[in-house]
Amino acid sequence: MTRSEEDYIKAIYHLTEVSQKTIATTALASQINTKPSSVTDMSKKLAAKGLVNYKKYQGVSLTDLGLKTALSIVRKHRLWEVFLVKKLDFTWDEVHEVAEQLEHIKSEKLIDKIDELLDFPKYDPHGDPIPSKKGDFPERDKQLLSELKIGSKGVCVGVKDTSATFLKFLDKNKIALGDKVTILEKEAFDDSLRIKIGANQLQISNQIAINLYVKVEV
Amino acid sequence: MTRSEEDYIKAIYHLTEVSQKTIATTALASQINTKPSSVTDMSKKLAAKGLVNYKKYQGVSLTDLGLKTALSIVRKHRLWEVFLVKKLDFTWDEVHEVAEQLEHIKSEKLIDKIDELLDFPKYDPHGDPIPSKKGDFPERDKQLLSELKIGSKGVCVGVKDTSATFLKFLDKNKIALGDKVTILEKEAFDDSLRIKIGANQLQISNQIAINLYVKVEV
DNA sequence: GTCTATTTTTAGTCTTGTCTAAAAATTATT
DNA sequence: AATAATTTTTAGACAAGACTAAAAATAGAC
Repeated sequence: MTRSEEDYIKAIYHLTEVSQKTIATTALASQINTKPSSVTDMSKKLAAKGLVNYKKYQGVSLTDLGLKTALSIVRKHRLWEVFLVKKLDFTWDEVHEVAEQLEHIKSEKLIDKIDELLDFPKYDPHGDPIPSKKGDFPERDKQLLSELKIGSKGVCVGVKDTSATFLKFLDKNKIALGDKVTILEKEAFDDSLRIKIGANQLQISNQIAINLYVKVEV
Repeated sequence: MTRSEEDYIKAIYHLTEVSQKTIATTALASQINTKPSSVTDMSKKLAAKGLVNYKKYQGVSLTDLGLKTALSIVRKHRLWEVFLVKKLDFTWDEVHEVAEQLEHIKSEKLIDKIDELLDFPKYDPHGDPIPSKKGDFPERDKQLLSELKIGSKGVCVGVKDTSATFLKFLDKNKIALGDKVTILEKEAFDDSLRIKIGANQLQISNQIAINLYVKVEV
């Protein structure tokens, strides 16, 4: 597998996570930052290798083999992210770019040893689950903070937006994964929330609330 | 810099270590496992980028910039090798292939953090010196075991041949870097040596003696 | 159900890095 | 110093991956 092929497979996987069905050529092109014509070329190539199902004008979907490949790449990406944060003191907004390179290193032993060194983590620094070697992974029941009712309590477990901008913004507001939150008040006018987080109280915009995942306490 | 460019620069560096002067097209081609015509093309390209000096029919040599680049790649390669051995329990015959990939990862912060995690090692698992960030590195005064006189003592500090075959052979014979050696006897017939290594005595062939570096005790 | 508008594909071109075969230059031999 | 042998370069081609522009198919609007 070339680097480019891996990038396509991963992109198809991520698009499938949100939209389920087959991925349109244009959608894939914009995800990968390329032109639709290039996507068509690569779709044929990946289909020839048995990694995707592709029929003219009908977009692509991963085959079983393609899915397995995608999960292996995602596993590597997320394990490297954990490594960077836990072992090398990277911040959670710095890891993506480097992991994007490291995920393409070809050595099964390497990634298994990294996994072991990290004591087999289940989630990456953004709260995303890490597929096991076999390809299955722990889905956590989580909701967006914006979906919670007044008075409900939970723990921050993940972010939807993983951009450096958003992550730094959370840092600045002292919001971190693992923090306990309580919804104190909802402002109907702009959907902003007053929350208790740790020991502090904070007013947060809807834009934050729709990008922060929490696990609700029962 | 592309991966291919980096491979060329590194190859030129390694050839320069042994032969000093400019590197012939054919020599570089065989080092890189490619054809002379490809080397000519790349030589022009690297010259245009200011990384090598190239004149038709006269081979290439690294410019100051090229040397700096080469040292940065060698630094990364050797630090990753140490990482693999010290932190992930790779054996010294397994590391080269993976380090060959890892050396191309582009992140200054990453390699500096790896350096720090390893506590700024000076030598890689094969005894080769690791260039500092600035590009200077500690040359150790060392000799081939084959050059020692009878009765002289030393410590194993490096290998010349880094092939997995040789390294595994050393493992099998319980010869490791750091071991103390004494030359007991030299066999004129086949230049084999009887040595004391650690607590054991061993008969070793000339083929081993000319590939093992020792630091002589004064 | 026809006619636009959009999406997708095709056809042809470009770049990077490689190759083969042939030409040119250098080195070695006598 | 001339010729033979070797090395190096050039010229032209190819594969991967991307691009533009144009053609074809699909989807949406009325």
